[in-house]
Amino acid sequence: MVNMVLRLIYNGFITKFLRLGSLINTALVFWNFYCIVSIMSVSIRDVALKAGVSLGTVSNAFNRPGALAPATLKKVQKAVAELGFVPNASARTLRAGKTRVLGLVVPDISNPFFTDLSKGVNDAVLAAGYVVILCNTDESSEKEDKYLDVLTSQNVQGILITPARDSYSNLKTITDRGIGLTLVDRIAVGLEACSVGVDDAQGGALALNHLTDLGHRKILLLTGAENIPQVAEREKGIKEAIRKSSASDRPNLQTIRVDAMAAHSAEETLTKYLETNPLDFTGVICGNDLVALGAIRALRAKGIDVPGEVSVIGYDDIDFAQSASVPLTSIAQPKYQLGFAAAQLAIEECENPTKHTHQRIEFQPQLIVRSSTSPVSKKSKGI
Amino acid sequence: MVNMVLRLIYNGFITKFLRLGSLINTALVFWNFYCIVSIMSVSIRDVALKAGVSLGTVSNAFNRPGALAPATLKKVQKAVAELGFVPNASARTLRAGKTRVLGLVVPDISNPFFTDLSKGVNDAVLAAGYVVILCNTDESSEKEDKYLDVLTSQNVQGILITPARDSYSNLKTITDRGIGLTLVDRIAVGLEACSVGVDDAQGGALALNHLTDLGHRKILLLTGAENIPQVAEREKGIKEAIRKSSASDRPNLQTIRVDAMAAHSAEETLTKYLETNPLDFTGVICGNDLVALGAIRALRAKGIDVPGEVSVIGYDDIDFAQSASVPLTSIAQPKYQLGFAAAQLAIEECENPTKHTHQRIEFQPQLIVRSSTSPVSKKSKGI
DNA sequence: CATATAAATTGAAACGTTTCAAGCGATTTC
DNA sequence: GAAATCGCTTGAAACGTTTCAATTTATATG
Repeated sequence: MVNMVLRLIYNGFITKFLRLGSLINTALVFWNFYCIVSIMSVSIRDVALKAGVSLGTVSNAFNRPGALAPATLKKVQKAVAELGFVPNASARTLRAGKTRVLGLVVPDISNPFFTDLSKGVNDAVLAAGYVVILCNTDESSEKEDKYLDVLTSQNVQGILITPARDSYSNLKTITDRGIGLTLVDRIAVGLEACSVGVDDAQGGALALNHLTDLGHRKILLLTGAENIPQVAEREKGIKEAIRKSSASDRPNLQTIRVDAMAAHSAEETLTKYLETNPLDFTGVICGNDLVALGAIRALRAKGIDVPGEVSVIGYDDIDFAQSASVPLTSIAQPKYQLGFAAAQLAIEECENPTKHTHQRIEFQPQLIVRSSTSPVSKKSKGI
Repeated sequence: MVNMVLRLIYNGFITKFLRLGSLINTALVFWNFYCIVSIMSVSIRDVALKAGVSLGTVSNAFNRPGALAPATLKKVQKAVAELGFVPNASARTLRAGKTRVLGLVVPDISNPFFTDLSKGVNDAVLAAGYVVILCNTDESSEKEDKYLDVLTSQNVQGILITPARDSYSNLKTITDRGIGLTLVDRIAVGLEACSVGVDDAQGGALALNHLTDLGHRKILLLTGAENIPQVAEREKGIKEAIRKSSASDRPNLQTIRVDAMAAHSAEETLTKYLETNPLDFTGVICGNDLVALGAIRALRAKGIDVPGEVSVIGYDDIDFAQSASVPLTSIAQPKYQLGFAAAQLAIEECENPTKHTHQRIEFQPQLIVRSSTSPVSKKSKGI
């Protein structure tokens, strides 16, 4: 009630009130009264008025409490508490330019890889008092652009992104705007940005060498579009490993690309391939674990045993890999840590934009052997 | 370059420039020049200037394009594109009082149920020009409270939440603050809020009846804490279904609760149980698919065949259910639609806060039979 | 006690939008 | 041909903060 009266006086309504004659006007004033009380929120002015200090002092009470005389600070805090004042983040942002909001842009949030990664980001970010806006682009560049616009307009201070494609043109706009950029699972080439990643070439090599060690020489690479950077990088690693193998016994590699790095897409693509082609491979290296699951479904549907006839190796080592119909051999990546580290870099840049120097953190992948790969069988030898 | 010069003129620097004498001043101007170009972002003013129209017109171009002459609109759009203008959400919010930001609070983003749900939310929200801040509470009430505070201070217009526990006390604060609230996968009892959910009692009944139809009479319910609303609701449905069955042939139900509704937790709990107890059930109804996967791992580790000796039924029908070691029988929920519908309700409330009436949308669950359940075997009959 | 210095407080000027009363031409109506 | 109407456009005011130069008050110094 005190609050309400204060507002009336503050808004100059009391003068109107004194001049009133008719009941209608009285009713009108009370209607205004009601509106003010129910719709207007408490602002820094109200606090200042109540505490008997100026606007700047209230602001200082929040932003540099040390600069205030202890008595003043106490007065202000009392008023804040009594009025239930919560600073308006928009006004604060508009003036100060700091939002404490980060954007995280990922190509596919259904992929547990990105879920785990996002958990790492969230934990790091929450600890620092920031928030994350999570954007899922479905591997579409258009959606990515749209989300980047949205994030820009939300004045996020930093953007963590796993770009859908290898073109960084839209990202330049971000850094030009002064928004901190951190590439996740990508290397920042020609870009003012930090980056966090895993040695994908090494991961590709691990996968290939595992299969060749098991005796496989006809290998299918079932992966995503060439312009997805880590797809390309792993492919490079695989080819490099092939080149390094002895010329007399060099494995043969063919590549099939799926539309989306998801189970259903992989299943469809491989099924279609098997319908029109003989089984001409004994090992499959998949773009990620979801693709591997789809591949296994397709193979099984054709009556091809995994790993009896064909070995399948995934990538990412998602949680499900061990519960899969055939527990999946995979290349593990430190997903959570990747996200956590990226968020820390991003926050560091936000807190310290001038002194900040861009850096790259690179993790190492690890081969996890389960049941989906086995030595090449006699039955398959003929392939 | 054009843009840069424009800004100089606009800021009145050109007059200063004309009056310059010394080199120092010239340098100063160029320094200012540099600052303006590199730090200031493109504002509605720049667009107005470039398009040769007023501020209001540019604003209208965004907010009521119909009110503009087509030629003017085109001019503005061209300027917007060329300058790469993105409206500043803070300023917009400050003036208009709308943030176009929603919060989504879920207990476990690693659970594909919530991933799919969040996709639905995101799609609905993006279409309406909103953004979502995604918060993952790890089923912890403390984290939930913390996130609700964060969202409040971010001035979100609405919060979509699947509360971790059955206490709604913290949610009352939200509605009191005038923030739209939408309960997801929960019923809003005694709360000013919309809600979207699935008939959980029906889902529980579906699961139980499926097992009893297959002849199972000793049933284990492996689920989460009692104070998780949908856990309780499904339990109610199960018990109701038992009560309805003929007295002579009534199934027996025992319950074990897991700490977290995740695979590893379920595996651990069931393993411990099997170590100290004989196998005294032939069917397991699980709190969700993740729990079911964990349960299957625990059973297999003990050499118990699924579904040969024990049938297992999950809940949610996550994408992975069909790729699981034993393709999972499950109760499907329209996850994506749930999220989509919830977001639509929330947005409707944001757009139309006065006229809005709270409502509940309820979907129906569906039994999906795969391989993890089978008729009770002779071997198991003795149990 | 006067002065210099330090500490605390003030308040006006941004920040980039939206809103809306007012203005301006062009067109229609009498 | 004057008046009324209509369709676009304009620009100042406001939203609630933060910032910072200026001012006041308190404290230390000679």
